[in-house]
Amino acid sequence: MPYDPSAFPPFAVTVDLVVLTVRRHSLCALVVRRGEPPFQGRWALPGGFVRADEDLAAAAARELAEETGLCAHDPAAPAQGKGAHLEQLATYGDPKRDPRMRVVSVAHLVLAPDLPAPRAGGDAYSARWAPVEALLNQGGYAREGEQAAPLAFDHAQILADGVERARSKIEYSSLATAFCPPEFTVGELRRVYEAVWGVALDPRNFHRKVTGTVGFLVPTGGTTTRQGGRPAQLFRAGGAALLNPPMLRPEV
Amino acid sequence: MPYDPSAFPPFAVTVDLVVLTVRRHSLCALVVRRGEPPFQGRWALPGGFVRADEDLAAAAARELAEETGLCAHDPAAPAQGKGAHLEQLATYGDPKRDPRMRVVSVAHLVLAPDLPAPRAGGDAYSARWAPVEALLNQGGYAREGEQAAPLAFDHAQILADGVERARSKIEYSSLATAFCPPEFTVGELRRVYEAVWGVALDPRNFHRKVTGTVGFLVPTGGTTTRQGGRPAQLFRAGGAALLNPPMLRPEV
DNA sequence: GATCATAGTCGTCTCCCTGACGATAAACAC
DNA sequence: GTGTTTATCGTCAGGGAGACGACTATGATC
Repeated sequence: MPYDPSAFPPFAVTVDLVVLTVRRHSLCALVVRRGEPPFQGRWALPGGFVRADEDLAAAAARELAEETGLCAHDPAAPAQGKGAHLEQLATYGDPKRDPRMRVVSVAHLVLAPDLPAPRAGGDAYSARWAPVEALLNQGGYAREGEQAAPLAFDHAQILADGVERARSKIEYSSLATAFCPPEFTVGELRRVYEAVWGVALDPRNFHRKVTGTVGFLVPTGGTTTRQGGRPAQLFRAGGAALLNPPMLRPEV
Repeated sequence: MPYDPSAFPPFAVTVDLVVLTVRRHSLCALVVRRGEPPFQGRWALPGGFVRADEDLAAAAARELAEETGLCAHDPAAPAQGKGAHLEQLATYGDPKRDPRMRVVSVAHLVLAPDLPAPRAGGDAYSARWAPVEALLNQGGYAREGEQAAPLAFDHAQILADGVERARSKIEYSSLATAFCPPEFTVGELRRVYEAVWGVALDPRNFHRKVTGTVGFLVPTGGTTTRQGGRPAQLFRAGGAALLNPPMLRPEV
């Protein structure tokens, strides 16, 4: 197993981001519009090259900050800012995934609370939240008045993997709270589950379940009426990272 | 986001393998002895460079075949050989993880049935099954009569992540059968769970659970008495990939 | 061959969680 | 006030899991 530095082929290494949020009852992902070929004009996941002396998670956090201004919050690191959850998703290295050169991309998954609107990067390309359902549809996604087209590169696959990770992870972890503002009601948390899973949940059973799971939710004492109806208790995310027994995703 | 080919730093990309099996009631990993610096003489996970035109999974399967003669069986691909399960685990890219150069390693997890003994590779370095408990212990692992030392590079972390993946994945998938020969008894499957989780399970409840989960086990009609005691029915793995409800890992 | 040790298999009982509801409470719109 | 919306508490039946008893079928030992 000789490590002759001239014996290995050079690769470009990038990070791509699957940034998910819940807006208006639907799960949305952050996409950017490509300004140059290949796939010019198509939508793609945000991402970029890993720098020579940069850790993978640091590269992902840097790209995230550049795209959204979000301060990523790696659960492994104690750092905490405007609190989006960031974790590594998977790595994609098909030799033909980029037509120009050999690129290995380490995809990361970010779960963020609803943000007003994506901040445009320093360069003037456009960024946008788009419902994942539309992005993953055969035929792809388009803004109003545009031609529908699938995501660039293998980004549809990456997005699908990220969505599936999010869907399964909120079952057995308290990660759904990463989609919520710092203080939220049980109903808001339920609407997160409903949007991510694409199902309707019974409000009474959901309330019993989440308030009965120790460490999941901590009441702040406040109440809010921002959803209309009877005022609801406000909660913060508790310390527990893992839920057990888990939340059960309904069949079908 | 310009893609100037001269603008990205070159990386070496490798695959590292966490190959797990169950031998004599304990969970073991395949390790190889390093013949050169750095970490000369230390144990490490098997692995190697990804070739210029090679997919990541293909590189992992190739390394696996070189080390063990196993034909990996990527669940995504229809290929099937001497059936070890292979899946991507995670990617490790700390700038300082290899003192010589910038190496990004895409770790893969392999679950294999008990094999007689690792085949030495073409080069004459030694390979060996070692209990993961010893490998992960502070102080590291040694054959009899050797100085104990931790695994080379960040391989202890990679191994720990692989073991944790295996432990959690046998909860909700039928992957435990990947540790078994093509035909096995309920007791043998139970001993796999016990070895991977490091717990004792009630044979009666385990039997009820696995035989009652549709699609998990298919009786072959044969019986065996290779474990002693009353003859046991032989089963093959059924088609179901996901178990639900899942197997429950006992607390503590 | 009787006895014992070892494994495998079937049953039973209880507890807890879940899903499917009914019912009540507290805000707002008119 | 009436209706609408959302939140929250209760009740009940069914299913799964843990704890454990009982029985079966082999080989090993005396």
